[in-house]
Order: sequence, then structure tokens, then C-alpha cells
Amino acid sequence: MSIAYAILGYLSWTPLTGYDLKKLFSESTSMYWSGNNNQIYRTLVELHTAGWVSLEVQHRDDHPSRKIYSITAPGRAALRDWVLSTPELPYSRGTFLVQLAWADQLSPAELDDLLARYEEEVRVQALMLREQAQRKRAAPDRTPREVRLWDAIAAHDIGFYEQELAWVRDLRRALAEPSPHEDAS
Amino acid sequence: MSIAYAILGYLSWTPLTGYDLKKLFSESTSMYWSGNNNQIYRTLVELHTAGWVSLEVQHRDDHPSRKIYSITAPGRAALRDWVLSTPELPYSRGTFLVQLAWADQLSPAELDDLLARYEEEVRVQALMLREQAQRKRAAPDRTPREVRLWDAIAAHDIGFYEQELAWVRDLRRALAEPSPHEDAS
DNA sequence: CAAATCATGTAATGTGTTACATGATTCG
DNA sequence: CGAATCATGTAACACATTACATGATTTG
Repeated sequence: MSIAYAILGYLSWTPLTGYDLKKLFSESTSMYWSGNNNQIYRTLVELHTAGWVSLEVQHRDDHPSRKIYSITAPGRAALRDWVLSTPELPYSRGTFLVQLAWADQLSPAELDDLLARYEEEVRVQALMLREQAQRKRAAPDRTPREVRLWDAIAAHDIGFYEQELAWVRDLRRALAEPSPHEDAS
Repeated sequence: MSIAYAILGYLSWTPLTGYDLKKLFSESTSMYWSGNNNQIYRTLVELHTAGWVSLEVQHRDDHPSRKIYSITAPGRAALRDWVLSTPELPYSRGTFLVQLAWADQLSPAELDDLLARYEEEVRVQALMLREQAQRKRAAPDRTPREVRLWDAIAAHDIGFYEQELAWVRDLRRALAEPSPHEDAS
């Protein structure tokens, strides 16, 4: 899809500068683009030429001037169309599964160590997200349903890492036991 | 990381051509690169200049000639190092959560319809993977532990979509109920 | 006064996909 | 004989990240 609609989404709340958007993206896990400005500034230019955002340049002596972007009516319509468009399947990615695929060359101890390191990373991440979700409980001027949706999004992220944690723990437990059926009659 | 180690991994089993690798990648969900050849052929050249693979060109009159790649000793060492390297956190991605973030502009019916369409897509995918996992139960000449690892990888994929399914069903159920705390005293 | 933050952007590079191009062989 | 598969590769483009560049303001 591209970052364009995520930017339109934020602008549908309130006008923002490129720098504001950059911060929003780097703070959010679900809006996963890593707060890199190349894409943001380029996309804002594209959105502007498409007529989906308008901009007001704020010249200020003593201050660097800011470009404040606002969503336009066509922009709102485009956002709405996109939100209603057929959703795509999500996917889970990480190099770890690829590492694991070729991990049979490792000794049992090495393999368990690898899994333990992974488990620890995932555990910390899950914990972090859970805490963060509680801290962020300040709903500004959003509707109750919107708050619910954002809560569901946060819960999704947490669930993902908790599922990952359960999976790796299961695997470690299974590998610790003697291999099944190996001495089949 | 890049596709390079996945290629080395496959070659650690048996020598293969670029075309073979292309098929392997497009068949596998966990080896997620979509079987596109640009990357594969380019990477094979890079691996060759790095000395991690060797190639034998099979000229055959009447047939298109094939380049058969084999892993070298340094290639095996590099693969082993990489497998032992610090695993990275996985991430779940999909545009759907971004759509959902701005879905409060929809009517309740539109929103539920969107969620229903997503649920259906995810349900089908989970089913497909579950069936596929059962069909693929033929272990060639792999060790029992390796079979276990690959089973775990398949289970991971299935678990991901089943978790997704449970999440979207929960959300639909929650949204069907009257909003909680809305008339807080 | 040094470091962090505000605010804009460009350059280089990496990663990934689709489509194009070529030509032989095999299978229905 | 037409379509699928084998087998190689290139071109164009989309998406993403890191690093660079500039310069003012605020904060410790």
C-alpha cells in the first residue's frame, strides 16, 4: 500500500508537519514505518500534487519555517475508499525461523542456547508492549469506538509476541524430551 | 539479513540450480521470498564471488545448459556462524491494522463487513496451511531433529493465522455489544 | 557551551516485486 | 500444435533504511 494512507489518516485528525509525522511513526509500533523522513517528505509532496493535502507555510523570523499539511475533501474521500478496500493477509516475518531451519547442524546445547536467547528477546518485547499499552491509556478527543479500535490494535501487537513466546517455550520443552518414535519397531 | 543464507541453507542439503531455488522459495511460506528470480540469480553470483558456493556448468546439446551450485567449506562455515548469530525480533505486518486505525469514519455495518471480509480471508489461509502441513508429511533423508524443527516452523505459521482469526473474532464480538462505560457516572 | 530537539530535506544503498526477453523441451 | 515447464537472465520500479547536510532554538 505505502505510507500515504497512514499519513492521510493522521492528518484526518489534525494538521501536522512532516516532522510531527516522523515522530508519530517512530513512536508507533503498529504504524510500522520506522519514522524515516525520506519517505515522509517525498510522500507529502506527492499527496500535495494529487490534491489530497493542502499546505500552509508558516514563516517565522527567528524560527525555522514550518510547512503545515492539512487533509482536503478529496483526501478524506480517498482515505475512506482505501479503508473500505479489500484487506490483505498479514504476514509474520523474522529471520529467526530461517535460522532455525538450518539449525540441525548445531549441538543440542547450542540449539537450546539459541532458542533461549530468542525467548528472552521476545519476552522483553511482550512485556514492554504490555506496559506501554497501560501507560498510553489517555484518550484525547477520540470517540469511544475509535478508542476501542486502537485498543484492539495494541492488543494485536501484544498477542503476537505472546503467541511467539508460547511457541518458543513449547519448542524448547519438546526438544528437551527424548525424540519420539525414533526407535520405532 | 537477505536471502543469501536461505540459499546457502538449501545448498547445504544438496546442489541446486537457480531455477530449483526459485521453485523452493515460491513453494514455501516460511522461506518467504516470493520465488522471484532477480534476487536469486544476483545473490548466486555474489555468493560465488565470495567463494561460498562453487558452480558446475552442465552443457547439454538439445537441452538448455544448467548451472549447478554447491556450497563450499567456507560457505558452510558462514552459514553456521549466521545460524548462531543473535536472532532478531519478528514482526507482524499487514495493511489491515492501518485500515482499522482510521475505520471509525465507517458506519457500524460497514465496519463489521470489513472485519468479516478479513476474518474470511484469514480463516481460509489458516485452513490451507493446516491441510498443507498434513500433506507435506514426507520426511526425505532428514534427521529426526530436523524434522521436528521444520514441523515447528510450519506450526508457527499456522499458529500465526489462528491467532489472527481469534483476534478478529473477538473484536467483532466486542463491537457487536453496546459500548462499555460510555455512560460512566 | 554542549547536547538535544525542531525542522527541512537529499544521497546512497538495500531489499523485493512484476514484467519482460529468450529459447528449448515436454505433455496433453 | 498450443500450453506448461525447464532454464537462464535483465529492466524497471516500489518500498525502506541509514546516513548525510544544514541551521536555528531550547535546555542542562
